[in-house]
Amino acid sequence: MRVATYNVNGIKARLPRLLEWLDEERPDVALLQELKSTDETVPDREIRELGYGAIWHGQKGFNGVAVLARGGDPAERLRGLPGEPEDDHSRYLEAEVATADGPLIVASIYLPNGNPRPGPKFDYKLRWFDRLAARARVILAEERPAVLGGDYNVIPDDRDTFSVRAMADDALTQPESRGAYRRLLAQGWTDALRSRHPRGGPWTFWDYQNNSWPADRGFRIDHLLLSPQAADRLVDAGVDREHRGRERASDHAPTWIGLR
DNA sequence: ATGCCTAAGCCCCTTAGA
Repeated sequence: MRVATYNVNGIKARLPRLLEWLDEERPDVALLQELKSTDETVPDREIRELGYGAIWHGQKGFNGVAVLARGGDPAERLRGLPGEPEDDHSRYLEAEVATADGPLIVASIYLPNGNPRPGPKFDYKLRWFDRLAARARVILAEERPAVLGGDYNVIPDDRDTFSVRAMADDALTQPESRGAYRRLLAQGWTDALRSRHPRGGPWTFWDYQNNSWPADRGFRIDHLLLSPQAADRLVDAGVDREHRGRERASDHAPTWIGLR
């Protein structure tokens, strides 16, 4: 079975790309980020017609995450992360999905970008990371197959960017960001793409600017973290690169794992 | 030092992204 994460960068503008990706790649579970849409205005009819159940945690204009599951509605477990009541960003949605191989816990994650740095946006990123780590511990303690997938807005190390120098001052590569990501993994999570591609990459994001896509100047920021019970079943991981090159594509490519 | 490019809200510029 296949679990994918895809930052769509606007689900209304991206609907044709999203529908053809679901139709062509048939992921069993799809975790979406950056809907840029409220729950009420999400175009869910066409998605359901392709056989996917879905739950949404949207927001007007920006942010917004979703969990899609082929063949049935995901059962919501948590909407938003605890720990900061004044945080109104829609960045976290956790659910249990039924699969042919049994139930699976999944979370769709859109971690704050954190630029410009230093400043309140970078501070928010690090606080949000702490809140995610606290929740991840709770999930891990259940000792069940679980996948935390999404746009983490972290380039884990220098192997994961086309240019260390170009990204040196960016929030995505700072020691604080990388340290938070590393501490999360140290709880016992497996970075699935890293484990299957130990030499670095593959890229999951290419900026719209600077001729980035044609020149293949990208980096790896969309991650799928697996609990030990899920990591035992990992057989493959990759990026649907080809979808990034299509007309009016997202700046992210769908990123996926295959589980036994 | 800044814009490059894109989406969305609100009205054709601003905010946000990474």
